[in-house]
Amino acid sequence: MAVTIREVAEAAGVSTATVSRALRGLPYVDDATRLRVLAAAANLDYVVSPSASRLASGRTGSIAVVTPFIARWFFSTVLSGVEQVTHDAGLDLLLLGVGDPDRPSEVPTEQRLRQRADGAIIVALPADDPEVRALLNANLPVSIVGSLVPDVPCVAIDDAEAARKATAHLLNLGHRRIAVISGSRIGSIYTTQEHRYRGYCDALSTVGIEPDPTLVAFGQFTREGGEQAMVELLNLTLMPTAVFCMSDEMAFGASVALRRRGLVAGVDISLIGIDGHPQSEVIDLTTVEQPVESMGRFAAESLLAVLGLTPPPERAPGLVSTRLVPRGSTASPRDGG
Amino acid sequence: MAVTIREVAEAAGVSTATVSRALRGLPYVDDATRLRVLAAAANLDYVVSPSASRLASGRTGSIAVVTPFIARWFFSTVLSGVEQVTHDAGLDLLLLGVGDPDRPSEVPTEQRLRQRADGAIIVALPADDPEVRALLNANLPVSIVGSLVPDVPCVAIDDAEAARKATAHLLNLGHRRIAVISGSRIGSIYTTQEHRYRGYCDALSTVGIEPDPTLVAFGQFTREGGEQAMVELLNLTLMPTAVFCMSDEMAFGASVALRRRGLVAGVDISLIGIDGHPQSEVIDLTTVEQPVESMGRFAAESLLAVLGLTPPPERAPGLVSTRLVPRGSTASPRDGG
DNA sequence: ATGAAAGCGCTAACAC
DNA sequence: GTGTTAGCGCTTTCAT
Repeated sequence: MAVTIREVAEAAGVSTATVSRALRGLPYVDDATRLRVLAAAANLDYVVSPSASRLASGRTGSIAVVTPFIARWFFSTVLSGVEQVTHDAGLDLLLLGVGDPDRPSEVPTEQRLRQRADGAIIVALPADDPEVRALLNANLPVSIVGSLVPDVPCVAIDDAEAARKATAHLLNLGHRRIAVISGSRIGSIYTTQEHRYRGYCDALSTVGIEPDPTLVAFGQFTREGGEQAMVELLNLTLMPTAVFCMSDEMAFGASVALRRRGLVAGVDISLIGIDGHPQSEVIDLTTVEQPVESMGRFAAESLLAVLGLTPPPERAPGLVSTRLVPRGSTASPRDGG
Repeated sequence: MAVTIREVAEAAGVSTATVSRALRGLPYVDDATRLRVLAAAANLDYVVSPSASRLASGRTGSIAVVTPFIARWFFSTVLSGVEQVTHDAGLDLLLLGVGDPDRPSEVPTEQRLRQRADGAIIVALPADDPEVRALLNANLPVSIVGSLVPDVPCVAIDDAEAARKATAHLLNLGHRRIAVISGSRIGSIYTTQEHRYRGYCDALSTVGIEPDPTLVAFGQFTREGGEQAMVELLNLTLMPTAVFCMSDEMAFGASVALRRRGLVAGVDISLIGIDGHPQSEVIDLTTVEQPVESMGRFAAESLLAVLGLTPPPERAPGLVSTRLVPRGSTASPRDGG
């Protein structure tokens, strides 16, 4: 079938061991020999058989990205960042979809990964998820995007602070009746929304406002969910003057709900999101931007470092900073709040 | 290290060959034996070593997705569709980024794929791309999304027809001065935009309009590009009354340009896109919808069929249909055209 | 600096 | 139905 190392060895007049060394840039190969090997390999259009190499060495030369929702902006953007790094490092990138409630996996994630990747990047999965726990206990090097787990390389924003920023922005504009659209009910294993809710409450408390349970709606972090949640808020007898959405996508849904009601964001009701989704600029949505693609890149770099493939990245892992991007969707309340 | 097939064999009191057969569901294994093997494997938490299996069998059990822009909606959505299928089929999914002009790959795509995947899905890459040509000649089973190539399983929309639909919609509303925002210059190897330009011209010709070169702008299929292109169109001494954007993302950019100019889509200028991007509903953009996720699923299913892993999909490969979704961004011209 | 040879863990003939 | 065995194509000691 394909060209094997033996044919290259013969063509170069050396042993297979030498070919192996030469091709991988190992030391103790004469320069002249290496050149001859390289030439022979190129000549024969030889490519190392990954399975053979993996079997013999025990390393797979690939890393896996584990994520629940491939098509959503946050995830695909992280993925893109990761891909840049793995590509440059000559590693294979394995994509593992998990946790879609509609298509539960028979096989536990840890097993789906075993022997297939040297390390994994876990994107926006709660650390308390049993699958994630299992992964962390499987002594597979792991890097996490979107939440902070002790003793594991992580990259995430400070969710509470981002939420505080967003809420404070609304407060500064004079809003006092500020609703929040969260993912699912508060008190879940999804730390992201828990922290963001905390930040929201913190900000309110600085001006002496008690969080009002009727001003909390749930949008599942989807556009449709955000729309639905906004409808509920609009049906309140005492409508909020501003809404803090825990993600831009939910804010997009909220803005649709507003339009259907004939209301305009930034005029009738203020709207703010978190993400820095490219579309936020399109609808002129104020948001708290996070550097998603670099987070993916950084997670990958950290993982490579753990694997000993590269020197550790310059920045220390951990929290990356966010930036408030004020736009037209937030303004002072019409009647002074 | 890990549990091997031999340990399972010993635990079950059979040979490794029998374990191999039993675990893969091959025939000629006694039911009782199979059960014993399964139990032993489960007991020992055994997982087949993919490298060993691949090396011995010659099959990799993985398929690759080859794509230029992972983070863009169209690509990540196709990817998500593909992932659903590979996941269900128990195949590994390899992600190969290619053709990013900023990070040219040293290694040709065909080599990056060799021995690593049993088949590949090529997304929105021009068939005339040398890399793609090489892939097609490498007798690696391939399935293509986004363009039609003879003798290869493909799934795509009829680009010319979609463009015709979009343009006809504008014509029906009474527009006569209709601009188009294309990707790059007409006459490239990107068949998608060529076909869409054709459809645009066809539609115009039905009402006796000659395409006007000054009404063609280029947006590189990005939001920023669309914005820039729209700015150029707005600077024309004789502005168009409607603009057909070859993608929703470019239409998003165009809508930003409009807003900055104080113009409103659907009032001052009509705007139509192609894609059915989820955000099109958010900004109330008329569009021609294509079933992107199912296209991904379908491409994957076709590929599995070619690989003999599944019976061929029911629908025949080829063109899938599009649907005009009229929304607020298109309306009759203010002054009857 | 290079070669010989022993696996790595599985699959696939083939024999029984 | 099941076992034996010879590889698959590399990497990696260990010699030299």
